[in-house]
Amino acid sequence: MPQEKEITIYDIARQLNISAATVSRGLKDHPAINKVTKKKIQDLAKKLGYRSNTFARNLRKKHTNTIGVIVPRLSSHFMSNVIGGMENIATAEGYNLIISQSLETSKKEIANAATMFNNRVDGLLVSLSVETENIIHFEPFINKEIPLIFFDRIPDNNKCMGIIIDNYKAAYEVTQHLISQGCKRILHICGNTTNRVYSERLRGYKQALADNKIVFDDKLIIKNNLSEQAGSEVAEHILKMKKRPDGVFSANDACAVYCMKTLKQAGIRIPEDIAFAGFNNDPVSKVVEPNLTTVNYPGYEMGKTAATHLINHLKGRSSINSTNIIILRSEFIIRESSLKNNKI
Amino acid sequence: MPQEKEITIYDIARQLNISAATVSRGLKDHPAINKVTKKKIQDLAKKLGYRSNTFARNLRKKHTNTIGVIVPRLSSHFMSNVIGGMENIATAEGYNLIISQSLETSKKEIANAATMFNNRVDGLLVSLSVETENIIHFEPFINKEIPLIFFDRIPDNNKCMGIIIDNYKAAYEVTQHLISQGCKRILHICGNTTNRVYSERLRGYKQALADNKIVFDDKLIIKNNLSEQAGSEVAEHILKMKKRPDGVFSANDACAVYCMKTLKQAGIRIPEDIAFAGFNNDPVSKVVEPNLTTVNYPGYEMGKTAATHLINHLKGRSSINSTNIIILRSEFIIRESSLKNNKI
DNA sequence: ATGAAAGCGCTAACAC
DNA sequence: GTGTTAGCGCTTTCAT
Repeated sequence: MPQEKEITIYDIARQLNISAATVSRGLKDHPAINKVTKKKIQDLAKKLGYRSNTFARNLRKKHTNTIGVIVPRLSSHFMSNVIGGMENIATAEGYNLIISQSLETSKKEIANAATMFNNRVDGLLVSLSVETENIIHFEPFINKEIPLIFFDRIPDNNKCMGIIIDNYKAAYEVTQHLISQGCKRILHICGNTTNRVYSERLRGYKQALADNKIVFDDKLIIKNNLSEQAGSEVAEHILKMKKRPDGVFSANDACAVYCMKTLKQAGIRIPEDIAFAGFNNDPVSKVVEPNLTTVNYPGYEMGKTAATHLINHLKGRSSINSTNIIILRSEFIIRESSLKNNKI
Repeated sequence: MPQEKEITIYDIARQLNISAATVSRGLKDHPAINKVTKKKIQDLAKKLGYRSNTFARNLRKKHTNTIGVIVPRLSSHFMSNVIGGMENIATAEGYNLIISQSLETSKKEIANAATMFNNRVDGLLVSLSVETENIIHFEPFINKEIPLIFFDRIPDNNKCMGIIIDNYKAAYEVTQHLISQGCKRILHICGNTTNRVYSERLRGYKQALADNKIVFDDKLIIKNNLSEQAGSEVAEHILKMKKRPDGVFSANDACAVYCMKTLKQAGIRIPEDIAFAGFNNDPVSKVVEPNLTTVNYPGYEMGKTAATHLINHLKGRSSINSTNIIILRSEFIIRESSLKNNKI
């Protein structure tokens, strides 16, 4: 495709009557090269429009300066922020990101992992799909000691580094808040609990109940995919319930918001009849009326943390193997949707 | 880093007592290779865990199977969809995406373009930052005939392919609708009009006014960055106006929504006092009350279209040079925020 | 149908 | 401080 011939270090070497090795060194500020020579090399390189050939270099050095990222979906506020944080660090450190989505299926996740492996990414950052129940498709990376960091949706019991927030604690706090607002029957909408993120939130919910001597009722647990549509369906379900809940804690905001919408249309008052809390601090949480109480999920921070640790490991500045889990601070945000008392 | 030694075609060749050339051919289903040999090669390759070395291959073939993407920001609903569409096509065609954000600054955009160039992406997909006023930083690509497609935020008067929606027409339609709902003083919030996207919307707005014999009033044009905060500020401004508008057409949904929010708090009724329309069909548009009339921006389609055209060009299936602009269909969505008449 | 051999552009060990 | 040299793993032309 290239029209004009590419300039190589040999072209520069020839014109300067020096060896290619010297050019190679001069270009990368090797200490043992004469300043004058160095300057000459760099000037000519610029003049000729020289650009280093990454393949040749990688072929020699056996690494790619590329980090693979596999996420369930790009299209959430949270994930956009995660990627943003990663991109920030990666660019600054001279790494490129190769991003792919599993679209929440293990099948695509497995295929993506294989692609990343074949593309010889230097390291991999992954957030698991809901479907994923084991991580044998990442074993090639582990065997080859290609560093692998999980974030947000991390696998259970494994020796890879994981970056998460304390979902248990956050959910406990949300539930405790709802209880302190007077809720006695709190419905919890949780995602697929094979996933640690959701099982932890459920655990936090249960513990808060227990600590307040409220009997756990599994009719108040609804598992679905947390989509907008699922939210509306939960509302329909609530409307049909003999004994309705007086509070709803949804494991994400989108689902909470659509549940609220449908309930409001049916004349339910929020928070008076039913108080609401969500999770993620998605933009819609600040738009729905009343504004939704939620947990701010530090996506940007998470992305930065994951990328930083990976790159530090890659550059030998620190090792990933010593750390197991990093827990990032989340932030509980109280808004009107949960304030039955009009005070906190 | 790799622990076990990497398997190369030479290892396979040696074990099978054939030449590396045959292995290379056998691996890629070359027609002139004996079926039996081919099978033997592929079986052994699998058994040994052989993976082709992309660098060596690229070094020879002089391409990377990588497509660069530069966008202002990843974190919008629209852009997530665009990337999703690109990723879909790229993966299917065996290409990888390298993604970077300009964060709306030319400085970062220039740096990103340079990185992409040095990484020798096979092609580039870009949506310009607001700040960008010329595209000389993309000239290296043009000179080297590395295909370059702009989407959404495309430059003026250039010979590169661009993929857009008809912003003029969409804005005309929105404005016409507002007028048909009885609006006589329509305030238009537009982004930076050095950008074609926004100047086109402004043009559509003006033309609709003209066609309805409404005199254009530049006090009703507000230029800002279309952020949430800017939306609230517009509301403050409206509240202070002597002659308030009876309709607002915002160039994006986020800004419209926050403007509505602030106005509602001040007791303005929507759509009765002021009708609203936005642009993008962002998730918040379906959550705000009343639901926001808007224009659905086909992000996923746009991403797919851009990637498809680039890859077709790359694979020689069709050329980019024959096409100049592709206009995708957008969809006008009428919701309650603009229905003064309670009918369309 | 298969092999020999050259070379893609760069790096690094070793020599001077 | 600079040059020589030998690959890195693959593809491809030209032989056979």
